[in-house]
Amino acid sequence: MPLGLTTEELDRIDDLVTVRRKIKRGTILFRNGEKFTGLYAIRTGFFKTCVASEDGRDQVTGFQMAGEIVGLDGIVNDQHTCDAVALEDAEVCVMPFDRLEELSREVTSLQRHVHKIMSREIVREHGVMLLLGSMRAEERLATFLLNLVQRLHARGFSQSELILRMTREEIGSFLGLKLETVSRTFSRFVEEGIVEVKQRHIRILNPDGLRDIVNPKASG
Amino acid sequence: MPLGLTTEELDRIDDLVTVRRKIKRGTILFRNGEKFTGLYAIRTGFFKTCVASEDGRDQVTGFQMAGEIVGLDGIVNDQHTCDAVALEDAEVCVMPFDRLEELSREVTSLQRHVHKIMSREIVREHGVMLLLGSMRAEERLATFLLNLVQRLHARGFSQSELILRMTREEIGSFLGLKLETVSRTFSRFVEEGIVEVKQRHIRILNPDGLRDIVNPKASG
DNA sequence: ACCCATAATTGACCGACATCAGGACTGGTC
DNA sequence: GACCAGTCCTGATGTCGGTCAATTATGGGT
Repeated sequence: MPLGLTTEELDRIDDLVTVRRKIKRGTILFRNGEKFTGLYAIRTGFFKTCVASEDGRDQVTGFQMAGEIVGLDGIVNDQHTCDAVALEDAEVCVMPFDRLEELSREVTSLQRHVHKIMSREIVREHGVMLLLGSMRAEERLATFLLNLVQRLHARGFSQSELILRMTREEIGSFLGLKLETVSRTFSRFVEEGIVEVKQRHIRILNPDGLRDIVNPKASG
Repeated sequence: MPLGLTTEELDRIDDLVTVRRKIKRGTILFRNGEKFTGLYAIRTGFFKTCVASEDGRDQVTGFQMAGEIVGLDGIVNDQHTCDAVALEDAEVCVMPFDRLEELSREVTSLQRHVHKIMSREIVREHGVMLLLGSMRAEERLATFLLNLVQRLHARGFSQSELILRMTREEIGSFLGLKLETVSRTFSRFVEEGIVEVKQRHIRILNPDGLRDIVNPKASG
């Protein structure tokens, strides 16, 4: 957390996150209907969050990695409205929400930080709505890859290589596509020499190619 | 705001919203790129919010009515990332955000309230993602109508009759459909006797019909 | 090394929605 | 009343992605 804090404030924030939890791959951090107790800061690992409609269809609402926060959905009704599932072994910091509120009443910069985290999530979801509402399959997948690799790069990983932690079906659910379409679109990218795909191992050969797909230009 | 507050606290909250702004139909409350200064509580009127991609496509991210809050998108980067446009003459309360933060440091229930508002928006957007990612045209429009009439009913309006404040194109943008599809889907609902449509005047004849469309049942 | 369940790819066909186009209705203005 | 722009409706045709189905990896477990 890049905040200007006194050491005393830092101590108190350390105090906030006493509990850590390890989550095995494939298991659940929290699920729809479960009582909300706090937010989770991901230390390591990779998650998906998904909502379900009454009749069983479900929709991946996001993929989260180290440094990101999950659980914000639970605040409004004191219970979670989506599932958070670890896609690889993970560790999270548990932040009891009442303590977080208490502390953020006293530490202005923490308060601001919490607000920004929530606002960022709202803005991120706006972007997803734009994607789901107006993009074609190629644009969706290109946007997805660019976003993923950018976030990984910000964490010190390669900007051209990544390993997908989710299945084609999960990618498809997130992007509003069927898994076959995801697979086919990957293949098309490969044909065009834009990426290299070996199962979940992706190498981006031509990032500008992806950017052109996302942002169609008049250039021939 | 249904909070348990002392009169002193109430006075201070009154104090927060000194400025009101009137917004003419078709004009903008805030726009993408504009500096963020505060949130807006809608007193009267009806808004849409929309984001735009680089190449001009845009996506309506929501429709807001009296009692709802717009502007949350601006917190994270101190500038708005979407446009808020009045679809009918409107009046909003301006709530300077630093004052709101200040006050919510002192009034616990206000702090909690602000958090819930943001969380509610996140959950709402999850629902929209589910809609955009997994529903067919009929389901989307039925969901939209039910949601709209439910919110209007909560404000004392009819639960069977409503006037759309937005065009078919705006509905389509929100639902990820073209205006022609929206129009055709309305016509299909009319044929099936589920609703009555006279331009923007909608009467819901068979709400269960809509619910069945949203939530397909095995019943014949 | 072998199995087996899971995941991924690919092809053939189909359908829902988009696109393109024409026409009708509405409300405001002169 | 006539005009006009904006909005809405509807038909014909096209296409992108979905569906169904068969085949091929892959990797964890023993």
